[in-house]
Amino acid sequence: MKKNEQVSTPVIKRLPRYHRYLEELKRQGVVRISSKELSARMGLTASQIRQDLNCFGGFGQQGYGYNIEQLYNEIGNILGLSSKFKAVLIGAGNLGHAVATHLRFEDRGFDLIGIFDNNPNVIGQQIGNKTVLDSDILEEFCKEHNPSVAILCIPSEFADTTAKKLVSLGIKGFWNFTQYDIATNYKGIAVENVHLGDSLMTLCYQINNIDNLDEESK
Amino acid sequence: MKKNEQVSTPVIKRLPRYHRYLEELKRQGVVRISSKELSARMGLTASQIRQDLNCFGGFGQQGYGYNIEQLYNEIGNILGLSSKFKAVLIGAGNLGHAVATHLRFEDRGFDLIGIFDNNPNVIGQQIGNKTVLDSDILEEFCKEHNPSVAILCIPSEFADTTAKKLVSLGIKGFWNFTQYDIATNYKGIAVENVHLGDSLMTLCYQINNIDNLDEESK
DNA sequence: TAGATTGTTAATCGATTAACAATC
DNA sequence: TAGATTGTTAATCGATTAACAATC
Repeated sequence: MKKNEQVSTPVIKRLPRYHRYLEELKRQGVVRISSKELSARMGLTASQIRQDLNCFGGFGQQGYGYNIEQLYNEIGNILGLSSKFKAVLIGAGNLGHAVATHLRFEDRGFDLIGIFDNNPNVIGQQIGNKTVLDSDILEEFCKEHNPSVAILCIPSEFADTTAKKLVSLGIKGFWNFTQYDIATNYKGIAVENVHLGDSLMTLCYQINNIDNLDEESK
Repeated sequence: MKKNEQVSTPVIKRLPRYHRYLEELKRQGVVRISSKELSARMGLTASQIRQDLNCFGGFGQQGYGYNIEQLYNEIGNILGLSSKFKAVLIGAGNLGHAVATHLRFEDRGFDLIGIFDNNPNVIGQQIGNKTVLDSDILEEFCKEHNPSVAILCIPSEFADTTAKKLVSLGIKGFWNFTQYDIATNYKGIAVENVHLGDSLMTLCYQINNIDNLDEESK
């Protein structure tokens, strides 16, 4: 299915966005779309869409365009959304709680199997259909259930040691909400750093320089 | 202070990261750092750091490097972190609640002045030192207090109409946590789309293609 | 002064856009 | 068949890296 194993990061980052737009079109009952029309909706060039998709295969048809349902499924396959990667959430404070309840993990390739915290006031609390477990049993839990992903919603100062420990327990990917940068060039470890604080500062810059916004934005 | 008004997005996006690393170095009591050493810590090239900083001015000194405290302050100024942009949070569910309590708005140029929801069970609830207000009075509230930023933690289907309404009420920037893309080329409106779901899907792709990760990552 | 490291210009690399022949 | 639109190659644009003279 994959033409070329070495697809660039900018392309990968656009895939979820394509997926969202196609989902919406599908919901509206639209059957086909051309790269031109999709590009107009998404604010991209038609050329870019075709280039992006052709990293993975030729999903369109000359003179017709793309079948929306098919393309939606193809992109889902490329992203691997039907995976069932076992995930543990570390840190069930406000943010961890929101992450656990807000995201539809099952639709995005994950299965949240455990939530951990070290705060006695939080341990035992119910989040969705899960009970918050004591971080002390995390190691044991990992050895038993072998999760492949950890979601870090802990204070930044614990991120480094926690991540190292989790790697030693077989964790292969991190969804990192702490301030700390988990090294993204780790040997064979996948990392998504969220960095909400950075996003907020970027917004601050933009508002301060709002006069230049029009020219800057594509 | 600004040399060139047209600084590219990739540069801007790196500024908060520089700021974080410098904050940490400052905390550790380090006084000076060369672009070479900082680049090693951050996983960048020294060249890139110097290029980035020189978009805004020459903050270093030949033969010495950069004074950490000074550079930290300069970057804070460039980002405009001492701004006090008034912000309103729309949607006080799990995610909105976490966003309101988790981020240090004051350190990042913002002042959260109001939290709104339309759910009777949530209205009146206390979040930090604020009481959740009824969305019905949002318009009135905006006319009185003139917030410049809105944080959207509402269901995606309301994002479009809510954003349009807020623009008409004078909102100049959005921190958008919904699935909906707020058009980032709006006339003079600053937008940061967070899209946690996209990030999760990207992680899914990475884990599925973990064998190619080493070569791909810089 | 000599050594270090910047600021800045030039070279390279990669990503986006344009063009067009292939084909449904 | 004619028209539309893809897949793909070539051209352009922009961002990153390298190099080095300026200078602390």
